[in-house]
Amino acid sequence: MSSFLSRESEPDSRTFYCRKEKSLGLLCSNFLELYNHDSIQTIGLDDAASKLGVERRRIYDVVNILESIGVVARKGKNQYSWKGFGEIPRALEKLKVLDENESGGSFNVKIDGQDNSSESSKHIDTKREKSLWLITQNFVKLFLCSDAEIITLDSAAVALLGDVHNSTAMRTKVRRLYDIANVFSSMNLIEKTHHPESRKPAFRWLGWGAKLHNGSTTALALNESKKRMFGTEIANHSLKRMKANTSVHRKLNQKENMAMHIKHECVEKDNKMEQHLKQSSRGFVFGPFTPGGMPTGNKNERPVGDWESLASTYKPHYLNQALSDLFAHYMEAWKSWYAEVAGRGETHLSP
DNA sequence: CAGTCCCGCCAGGCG
DNA sequence: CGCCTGGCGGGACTG
Repeated sequence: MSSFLSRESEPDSRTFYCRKEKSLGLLCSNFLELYNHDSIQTIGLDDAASKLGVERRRIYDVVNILESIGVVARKGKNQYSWKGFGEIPRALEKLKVLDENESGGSFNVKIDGQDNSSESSKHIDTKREKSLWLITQNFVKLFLCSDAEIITLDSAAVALLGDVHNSTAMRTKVRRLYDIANVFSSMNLIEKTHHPESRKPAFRWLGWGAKLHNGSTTALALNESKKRMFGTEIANHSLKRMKANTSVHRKLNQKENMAMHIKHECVEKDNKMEQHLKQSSRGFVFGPFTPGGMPTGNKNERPVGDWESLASTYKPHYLNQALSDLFAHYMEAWKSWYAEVAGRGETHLSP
């Protein structure tokens, strides 16, 4: 449903170029469709490339991302084994636990070899550090291990990078995140949305389970528990959030970076928050925010708390700028969630 | 114009 | 040296 007007100089005469037809996401879908069978055990990269009609380079992209969530596993040169979607929950849980447990754990940023004795491992593995595989896992962790429900790629990039000042690295990181987001979107692991106010493009974690009809609702349960945390110890969560990020790349243990990260995305929101909190004591207007997806609407509804009063209750306690920003961040997540629930209630029965 | 992200160059790694 | 991998970012496409 796009314009056929590609005033592009066709390299060849009658083939219309359509960018979307070549997207990583679509490729991923095709890839999954092609190999999601019980009979499949081995995936040959060449085979995949030719069957899917793409160059091998692209297969690497897809496969690397899929590998990081357990769907496939590298078997050897040119060979991957199909693990299936059933691996996803396991892989996600593993990611979560690993991050919670210890930052010194076995597979965060560096690592690679199992040789932990010779800690002379300097920055050799900057390569590994930047691999799509790792970026993907850390991206997932961002959702699973933080309270953020909606994450912009920019903020994700900052979180995964640490060096906000390096704009080049940022751009590159964001490019990669787009790749990842594409395949995740095609798998319905995440969903593209916007921040209610800023309208900035962002992604919401859906998790595994929303897509399948056979109804495993792991992701929903997980979300549920996430929501519940809003009413409780915020400082505690901020610590957790810090940890999640520092473990993602332990080289920067400065909260300032974190703060800067959060601030980068929330600083103006923070101000808006103040306004909103003042002027809309009730009936907060979120604008035409429509969650969009989920035609099945199988989410569980739960009583909506009053985040505004919650805000006015908690806000004063956090004088620290970083925490304050964090708080704004949480409120944002809460709001979008609230908006979603509210929106669903209203548009419940629309023809 | 800002947001996306395709495409393929080219550098490591390995046999 | 040739082949497999896959980081990287220019710049074309999109809304």
